Amino acid sequence: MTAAGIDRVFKALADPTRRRVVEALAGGSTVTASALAADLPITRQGVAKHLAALRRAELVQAERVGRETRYRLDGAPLEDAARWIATVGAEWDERLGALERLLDRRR
Amino acid sequence: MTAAGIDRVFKALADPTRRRVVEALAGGSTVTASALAADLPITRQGVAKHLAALRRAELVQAERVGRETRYRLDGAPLEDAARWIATVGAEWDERLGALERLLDRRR
DNA sequence: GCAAAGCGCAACTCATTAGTTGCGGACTAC
DNA sequence: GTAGTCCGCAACTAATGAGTTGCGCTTTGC
Repeated sequence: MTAAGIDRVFKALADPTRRRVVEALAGGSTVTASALAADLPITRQGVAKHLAALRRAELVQAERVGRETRYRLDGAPLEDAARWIATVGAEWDERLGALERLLDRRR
Repeated sequence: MTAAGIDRVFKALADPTRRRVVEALAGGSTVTASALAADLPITRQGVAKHLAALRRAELVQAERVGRETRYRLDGAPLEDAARWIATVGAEWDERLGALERLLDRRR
Protein backbone atom coordinates (compact mmCIF):
# COMPACT_ATOMS: atom_id res chain seq x y z
CA MET A 1 0.00 0.00 0.00
CA THR A 2 1.15 3.51 -0.70
CA ALA A 3 2.43 5.78 2.03
CA ALA A 4 -0.49 8.11 1.36
CA GLY A 5 -2.85 5.19 1.82
CA ILE A 6 -1.40 4.30 5.20
CA ASP A 7 -1.64 7.93 6.15
CA ARG A 8 -5.34 8.02 5.31
CA VAL A 9 -5.98 4.84 7.29
CA PHE A 10 -4.24 6.09 10.43
CA LYS A 11 -5.92 9.47 10.12
CA ALA A 12 -9.28 7.73 9.74
CA LEU A 13 -8.67 5.65 12.87
CA ALA A 14 -7.50 8.68 14.86
CA ASP A 15 -11.06 9.86 15.49
CA PRO A 16 -13.06 8.08 18.23
CA THR A 17 -16.36 8.55 16.41
CA ARG A 18 -14.94 6.92 13.31
CA ARG A 19 -13.60 4.03 15.37
CA ARG A 20 -17.10 3.56 16.77
CA VAL A 21 -18.46 3.48 13.23
CA VAL A 22 -15.87 0.89 12.23
CA GLU A 23 -16.75 -1.19 15.29
CA ALA A 24 -20.43 -0.98 14.42
CA LEU A 25 -19.68 -2.29 10.94
CA ALA A 26 -17.27 -4.98 12.11
CA GLY A 27 -19.92 -7.68 12.14
CA GLY A 28 -20.32 -7.43 8.40
CA SER A 29 -23.69 -5.78 8.46
CA THR A 30 -24.52 -2.77 6.31
CA VAL A 31 -25.82 0.40 7.82
CA THR A 32 -27.08 3.80 6.71
CA ALA A 33 -25.83 7.19 7.84
CA SER A 34 -29.19 7.94 9.45
CA ALA A 35 -29.16 4.73 11.47
CA LEU A 36 -25.65 5.46 12.67
CA ALA A 37 -26.60 9.00 13.62
CA ALA A 38 -29.38 7.62 15.84
CA ASP A 39 -26.75 5.92 17.98
CA LEU A 40 -24.29 8.79 17.99
CA PRO A 41 -24.42 12.24 19.59
CA ILE A 42 -24.00 14.01 16.27
CA THR A 43 -26.17 14.80 13.28
CA ARG A 44 -26.58 12.70 10.16
CA GLN A 45 -24.45 15.14 8.19
CA GLY A 46 -21.71 14.82 10.76
CA VAL A 47 -21.82 11.07 10.34
CA ALA A 48 -21.78 11.49 6.58
CA LYS A 49 -18.52 13.43 6.84
CA HIS A 50 -16.95 10.67 8.90
CA LEU A 51 -18.13 8.09 6.40
CA ALA A 52 -16.57 10.14 3.64
CA ALA A 53 -13.24 10.06 5.50
CA LEU A 54 -13.55 6.30 5.93
CA ARG A 55 -14.28 5.97 2.23
CA ARG A 56 -11.19 7.98 1.36
CA ALA A 57 -9.22 5.49 3.42
CA GLU A 58 -11.09 2.72 1.61
CA LEU A 59 -12.20 1.33 4.96
CA VAL A 60 -15.86 1.41 3.96
CA GLN A 61 -17.67 0.90 0.70
CA ALA A 62 -20.95 2.59 -0.17
CA GLU A 63 -23.83 1.14 -2.15
CA ARG A 64 -26.88 3.12 -3.14
CA VAL A 65 -30.11 1.13 -2.80
CA GLY A 66 -33.19 3.10 -3.59
CA ARG A 67 -33.28 6.17 -1.44
CA GLU A 68 -30.78 4.89 1.08
CA THR A 69 -27.00 4.42 1.01
CA ARG A 70 -25.68 1.33 2.70
CA TYR A 71 -22.17 1.32 4.08
CA ARG A 72 -20.11 -1.80 4.52
CA LEU A 73 -16.71 -2.35 6.15
CA ASP A 74 -13.69 -3.27 4.07
CA GLY A 75 -11.12 -4.47 6.54
CA ALA A 76 -8.29 -4.89 4.04
CA PRO A 77 -6.62 -1.54 4.77
CA LEU A 78 -6.57 -2.50 8.44
CA GLU A 79 -4.01 -5.10 7.55
CA ASP A 80 -1.74 -2.43 6.11
CA ALA A 81 -1.93 -0.47 9.34
CA ALA A 82 -1.25 -3.66 11.30
CA ARG A 83 1.76 -4.35 9.12
CA TRP A 84 3.21 -0.89 9.75
CA ILE A 85 2.82 -1.43 13.49
CA ALA A 86 4.33 -4.90 13.23
CA THR A 87 7.32 -3.69 11.21
CA VAL A 88 8.10 -0.87 13.57
CA GLY A 89 7.36 -2.87 16.68
CA ALA A 90 9.34 -5.91 15.58
CA GLU A 91 12.62 -4.13 16.13
CA TRP A 92 11.50 -3.03 19.53
CA ASP A 93 10.16 -6.27 20.89
CA GLU A 94 9.98 -9.89 19.88
CA ARG A 95 6.25 -10.10 20.61
CA LEU A 96 5.52 -7.74 17.75
CA GLY A 97 8.11 -9.61 15.74
CA ALA A 98 5.82 -12.63 15.83
CA LEU A 99 3.04 -10.38 14.60
CA GLU A 100 5.20 -9.29 11.69
CA ARG A 101 6.03 -12.84 10.70
CA LEU A 102 2.35 -13.71 10.77
CA LEU A 103 1.46 -10.88 8.42
CA ASP A 104 4.38 -11.65 6.14
CA ARG A 105 3.27 -15.22 5.80
CA ARG A 106 -0.09 -14.00 4.57
CA ARG A 107 1.22 -11.44 2.16
CA MET B 1 -5.47 0.07 28.06
CA THR B 2 -7.97 2.86 28.51
CA ALA B 3 -10.03 4.15 25.63
CA ALA B 4 -8.35 7.53 26.04
CA GLY B 5 -4.99 5.81 25.78
CA ILE B 6 -5.88 4.12 22.51
CA ASP B 7 -7.14 7.44 21.26
CA ARG B 8 -3.83 9.12 22.03
CA VAL B 9 -1.90 6.32 20.31
CA PHE B 10 -3.93 6.47 17.10
CA LYS B 11 -3.81 10.26 17.10
CA ALA B 12 -0.04 10.08 17.56
CA LEU B 13 0.33 7.69 14.63
CA ALA B 14 -1.95 9.77 12.42
CA ASP B 15 0.82 12.24 11.60
CA PRO B 16 3.40 11.21 8.99
CA THR B 17 6.19 13.15 10.68
CA ARG B 18 5.52 11.36 13.94
CA ARG B 19 5.52 8.01 12.16
CA ARG B 20 8.92 8.88 10.73
CA VAL B 21 10.15 9.66 14.22
CA VAL B 22 8.83 6.34 15.50
CA GLU B 23 10.52 4.54 12.61
CA ALA B 24 13.79 6.32 13.37
CA LEU B 25 13.58 5.11 16.96
CA ALA B 26 12.49 1.59 16.09
CA GLY B 27 16.00 0.20 16.21
CA GLY B 28 16.22 0.90 19.91
CA SER B 29 18.65 3.77 19.66
CA THR B 30 18.15 7.02 21.51
CA VAL B 31 18.08 10.29 19.70
CA THR B 32 17.82 14.00 20.48
CA ALA B 33 15.32 16.47 19.09
CA SER B 34 18.09 18.37 17.33
CA ALA B 35 19.39 15.25 15.61
CA LEU B 36 15.90 14.40 14.42
CA ALA B 37 15.34 17.91 13.14
CA ALA B 38 18.46 17.60 10.99
CA ASP B 39 16.76 14.80 9.05
CA LEU B 40 13.34 16.43 8.88
CA PRO B 41 12.09 19.46 6.97
CA ILE B 42 10.95 21.21 10.15
CA THR B 43 12.58 23.07 13.00
CA ARG B 44 13.78 21.61 16.26
CA GLN B 45 10.83 23.12 18.09
CA GLY B 46 8.48 21.49 15.63
CA VAL B 47 10.11 18.16 16.36
CA ALA B 48 9.87 18.86 20.07
CA LYS B 49 6.11 19.30 19.75
CA HIS B 50 5.79 15.97 17.96
CA LEU B 51 7.89 14.30 20.64
CA ALA B 52 5.59 15.79 23.26
CA ALA B 53 2.60 14.21 21.50
CA LEU B 54 4.42 10.88 21.37
CA ARG B 55 5.18 11.19 25.07
CA ARG B 56 1.52 11.84 25.84
CA ALA B 57 0.74 8.59 24.02
CA GLU B 58 3.57 6.98 26.04
CA LEU B 59 5.20 5.88 22.80
CA VAL B 60 8.50 7.53 23.70
CA GLN B 61 10.33 8.09 26.94
CA ALA B 62 12.63 11.01 27.59
CA GLU B 63 15.81 11.04 29.62
CA ARG B 64 17.78 14.14 30.36
CA VAL B 65 21.55 13.62 30.14
CA GLY B 66 23.58 16.72 30.70
CA ARG B 67 22.43 19.34 28.26
CA GLU B 68 20.71 16.96 25.91
CA THR B 69 17.44 15.03 26.12
CA ARG B 70 17.49 11.53 24.71
CA TYR B 71 14.31 9.98 23.43
CA ARG B 72 13.69 6.27 23.31
CA LEU B 73 10.83 4.26 21.80
CA ASP B 74 8.43 2.37 24.04
CA GLY B 75 6.59 0.02 21.73
CA ALA B 76 4.15 -1.31 24.31
CA PRO B 77 1.28 1.01 23.33
CA LEU B 78 1.66 -0.20 19.75
CA GLU B 79 0.40 -3.55 20.90
CA ASP B 80 -2.80 -1.94 22.16
CA ALA B 81 -3.37 -0.36 18.77
CA ALA B 82 -2.65 -3.68 17.09
CA ARG B 83 -5.14 -5.38 19.40
CA TRP B 84 -7.87 -2.88 18.49
CA ILE B 85 -7.24 -3.53 14.80
CA ALA B 86 -7.19 -7.28 15.37
CA THR B 87 -10.44 -7.25 17.34
CA VAL B 88 -12.28 -5.20 14.77
CA GLY B 89 -10.73 -6.97 11.82
CA ALA B 90 -11.30 -10.45 13.20
CA GLU B 91 -15.02 -10.24 12.53
CA TRP B 92 -14.35 -9.08 9.02
CA ASP B 93 -11.78 -11.60 7.92
CA GLU B 94 -10.07 -14.70 9.22
CA ARG B 95 -6.62 -13.35 8.45
CA LEU B 96 -7.01 -10.68 11.10
CA GLY B 97 -8.64 -13.28 13.30
CA ALA B 98 -5.31 -15.08 13.43
CA LEU B 99 -3.73 -11.80 14.43
CA GLU B 100 -6.19 -11.48 17.28
CA ARG B 101 -5.48 -14.95 18.58
CA LEU B 102 -1.77 -14.23 18.50
CA LEU B 103 -2.17 -11.10 20.59
CA ASP B 104 -4.54 -12.81 22.99
CA ARG B 105 -2.06 -15.60 23.58
CA ARG B 106 0.51 -13.02 24.61
CA ARG B 107 -1.77 -11.04 26.87
C1' DG C 1 -50.17 13.21 -6.91
C1' DC C 2 -48.42 14.38 -2.37
C1' DA C 3 -46.24 13.92 2.04
C1' DA C 4 -42.51 11.99 4.31
C1' DA C 5 -38.03 9.81 4.40
C1' DG C 6 -33.42 9.72 3.12
C1' DC C 7 -29.60 11.64 1.01
C1' DG C 8 -25.99 15.08 -0.92
C1' DC C 9 -24.05 19.66 -1.38
C1' DA C 10 -22.68 24.15 0.34
C1' DA C 11 -21.62 27.67 3.69
C1' DC C 12 -20.57 28.71 8.11
C1' DT C 13 -18.49 28.53 13.10
C1' DC C 14 -15.31 26.93 16.51
C1' DA C 15 -11.51 24.30 18.17
C1' DT C 16 -7.43 21.98 17.36
C1' DT C 17 -2.96 21.44 15.51
C1' DA C 18 1.31 21.88 12.77
C1' DG C 19 4.63 25.03 12.28
C1' DT C 20 7.08 29.25 13.09
C1' DT C 21 9.99 32.94 15.69
C1' DG C 22 11.91 34.82 19.81
C1' DC C 23 13.95 34.40 24.12
C1' DG C 24 16.21 32.90 28.29
C1' DG C 25 18.17 29.15 31.10
C1' DA C 26 21.40 25.23 31.73
C1' DC C 27 25.34 22.58 30.43
C1' DT C 28 30.05 21.93 27.98
C1' DA C 29 34.57 23.04 26.24
C1' DC C 30 38.34 25.79 26.02
C1' DG D 1 34.50 33.07 32.44
C1' DT D 2 33.01 33.25 27.97
C1' DA D 3 31.37 31.36 23.70
C1' DG D 4 28.78 27.86 21.72
C1' DT D 5 25.34 24.22 22.13
C1' DC D 6 21.31 22.27 23.58
C1' DC D 7 17.02 22.69 25.49
C1' DG D 8 12.20 24.48 27.18
C1' DC D 9 8.54 27.99 27.31
C1' DA D 10 5.51 31.39 25.21
C1' DA D 11 3.12 33.83 21.57
C1' DC D 12 1.73 33.93 17.13
C1' DT D 13 -0.09 32.43 12.30
C1' DA D 14 -2.20 29.38 9.02
C1' DA D 15 -4.44 25.32 7.96
C1' DT D 16 -7.23 21.52 8.99
C1' DG D 17 -11.14 19.24 10.85
C1' DA D 18 -15.41 18.34 13.52
C1' DG D 19 -19.82 19.80 13.75
C1' DT D 20 -23.72 22.60 12.57
C1' DT D 21 -27.78 24.62 9.70
C1' DG D 22 -30.13 25.25 5.43
C1' DC D 23 -31.69 23.70 1.06
C1' DG D 24 -32.97 20.97 -2.83
C1' DC D 25 -33.14 16.41 -5.06
C1' DT D 26 -34.77 11.51 -5.37
C1' DT D 27 -37.36 7.69 -3.71
C1' DT D 28 -41.08 5.38 -1.22
C1' DG D 29 -45.84 4.75 0.46
C1' DC D 30 -50.55 5.75 0.40
